[in-house]
Amino acid sequence: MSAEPAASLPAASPAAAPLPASFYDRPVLDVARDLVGCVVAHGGTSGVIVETEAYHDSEPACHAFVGLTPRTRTLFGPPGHAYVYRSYGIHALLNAVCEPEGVGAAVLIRALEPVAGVDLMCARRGLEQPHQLCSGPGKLTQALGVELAENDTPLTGAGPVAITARPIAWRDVELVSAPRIGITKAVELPWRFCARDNPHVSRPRPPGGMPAPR
DNA sequence: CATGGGATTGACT
DNA sequence: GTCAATCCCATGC
Repeated sequence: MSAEPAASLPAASPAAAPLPASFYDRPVLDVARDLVGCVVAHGGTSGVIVETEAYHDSEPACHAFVGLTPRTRTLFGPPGHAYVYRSYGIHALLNAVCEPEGVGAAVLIRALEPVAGVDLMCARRGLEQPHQLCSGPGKLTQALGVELAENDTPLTGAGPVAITARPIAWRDVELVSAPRIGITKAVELPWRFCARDNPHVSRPRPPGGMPAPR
């Protein structure tokens, strides 16, 4: 994989139009890296993505590895939709479906830096410390108010969840890659991407020294 | 139809 | 460090 200038990505605009489906219709590793710094909004709150993980049906940690089932239908659907599922019976986890329809791939959104509606986030989480509001995949869906009903809704403007391009200040965010968290298969793949030295990244924090290869 | 395992979190030893 | 909560669904009988 070669370096790609951030300028080739959709530019942040004052209108803050959601990223188009073509943004997600690419290799899931590219989308996972490019989504860091972008902004997720739902239910009167928003935050900058500071941590992602990539999942692809070619590796066993991905839900889509088992093929097309009722559970994985969204993953194999068109790119640019939300894949929301219940984890450990308690938490809703938010993913962005990637790659062409028929390929089961998605980016798990694992942590945000809160931007808008922080009071609302605090109320939903029952907390007041900003660093604990969105520092994990289950925490951020609770803070944003994302639920299972949002599964398979478009992220590209017509649905309740929207993702917009990197604000100017995040255009050249430095990334660190690391192994994915909480999985038991394909644990060696460094498919976790974090904004370097960002305090809102979930535990365990990756070391900040090495930039993510590309 | 019964069973088992999670892409987690928070409380507790 | 350990561990329970709690629900969806894949798998196997």
